[in-house]
Amino acid sequence: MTDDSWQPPAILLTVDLVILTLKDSRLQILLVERGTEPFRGALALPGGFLHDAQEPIETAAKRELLEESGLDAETFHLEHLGVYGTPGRDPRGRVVSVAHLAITPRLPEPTAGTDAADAYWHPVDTILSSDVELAFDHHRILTDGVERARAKLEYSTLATAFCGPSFTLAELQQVYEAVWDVRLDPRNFYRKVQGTDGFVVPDGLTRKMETGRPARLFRPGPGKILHPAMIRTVESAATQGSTR
Amino acid sequence: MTDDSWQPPAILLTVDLVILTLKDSRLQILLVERGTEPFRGALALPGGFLHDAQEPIETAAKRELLEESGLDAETFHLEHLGVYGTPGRDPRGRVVSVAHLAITPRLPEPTAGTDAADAYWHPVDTILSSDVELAFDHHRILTDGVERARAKLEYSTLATAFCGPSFTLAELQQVYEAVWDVRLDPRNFYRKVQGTDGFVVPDGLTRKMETGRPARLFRPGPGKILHPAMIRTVESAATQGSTR
DNA sequence: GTAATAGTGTCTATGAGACAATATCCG
DNA sequence: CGGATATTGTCTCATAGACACTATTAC
Repeated sequence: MTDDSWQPPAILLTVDLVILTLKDSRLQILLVERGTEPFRGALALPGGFLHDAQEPIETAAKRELLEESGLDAETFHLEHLGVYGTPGRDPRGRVVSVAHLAITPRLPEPTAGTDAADAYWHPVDTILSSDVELAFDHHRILTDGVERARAKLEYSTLATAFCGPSFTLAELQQVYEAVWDVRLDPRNFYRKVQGTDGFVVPDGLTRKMETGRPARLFRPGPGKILHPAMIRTVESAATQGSTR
Repeated sequence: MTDDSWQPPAILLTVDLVILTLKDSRLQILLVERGTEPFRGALALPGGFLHDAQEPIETAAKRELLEESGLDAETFHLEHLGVYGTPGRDPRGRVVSVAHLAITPRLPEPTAGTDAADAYWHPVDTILSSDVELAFDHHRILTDGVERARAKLEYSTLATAFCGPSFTLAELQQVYEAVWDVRLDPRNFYRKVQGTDGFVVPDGLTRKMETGRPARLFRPGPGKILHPAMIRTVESAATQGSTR
């Protein structure tokens, strides 16, 4: 079927990162402005080629995360998102991108003094609903990443990755509300989270609020899977809001 | 940071397939015996290199599926599973594999007269519990694929992909029982499936059984997401069986 | 005290699971 | 009719969601 002279084609491999965080109670994504062709000047996901043929893919992803956002590798959730290799997606040739999803707690402030000084947070809904063109097929990758994050909030403890090492349940609730764009009842949310094995563990401390009773602080629990799962109501926040 | 002479490294890309089906009421996987080095003689997932630099990845996956199993592309569920690119996983150099998960209905009989005449179905539990060494990191890919299938039965209509174009609910139940290794109550299963929007639609016909009342036939419904989801009890079938 | 937010209790509707009962085929 | 399997009905328990209520801070 294949003659002896045939050789497998060589491919260029990139990693791209969908880096999400919660900022101003909104889901936001880190985007960089491209300084080189192709798509010079356009917004793009952080990412780049493997350094060399020996570099593991996950290492490249962590490296890009650090370079482009100045974020320390250990404080992050990082997972494989998908592969985007449609011929023609990159004018430089056959470039296959391994996309990753990263979730980070809210950070001091973006990215001054790093390699990519042009990296900034953008509200996800703004990017997705506006006419802003992202480079390559990054719009699609972003959409997939956000959908992955939404889905994983249901059945995993991913939400805690949006929070710092210690957080109140109200803060955790804000993660769900921002990512899903819904409003939740704080009282039911409280009982639900507490009643789910391994989701969060109290660390004994409390945090003073500007006003009102201080809230207990929690740390991420040992569990990774929520059992039972959080239920994502199909109804949107806009609908719920207008009904009130 | 990067000097002008730097060039991104070239990579070799393969696709590998975890092809699952239901045979003899057991979850089975299609494996081939490798005819060439490396790992000559070992069992491996069907797969291979991209044909050329222009071939889309999904096309390559469908091509391998057809070549190695003789299966027509349209009757299948095929989805991206993951990327396996650890340096050293392939002695031929830096080879990155894009793994896919394929689900097929039970087939006439495997693969006589095709390219890979050495492809056969193997029970998944046998492969996973035995000392059989699969080539490369295919054991890991298989594990991930099975876990993906198990998870997706919960919240998607993937189970129908194991069935033919028309099936009884008892057959659909067997899919869950085999993949999850549990026993389900046919009566509760019946109501559950019927009550879940878009899962199955009756096609009006019935199938005669060897004995007993004929069963209504159903086709896959328009829905892809189960709402509410099927619940996978943590308890194993062995435990349940001994309790009876 | 009031205001504000954290956390608890209680009721109701819905769905899962156990399992009795009925329906429809074969012989 | 009896035997087997499909399909329906009913009951009980667990959990989601609505929402009244109590607790603890700042002022």
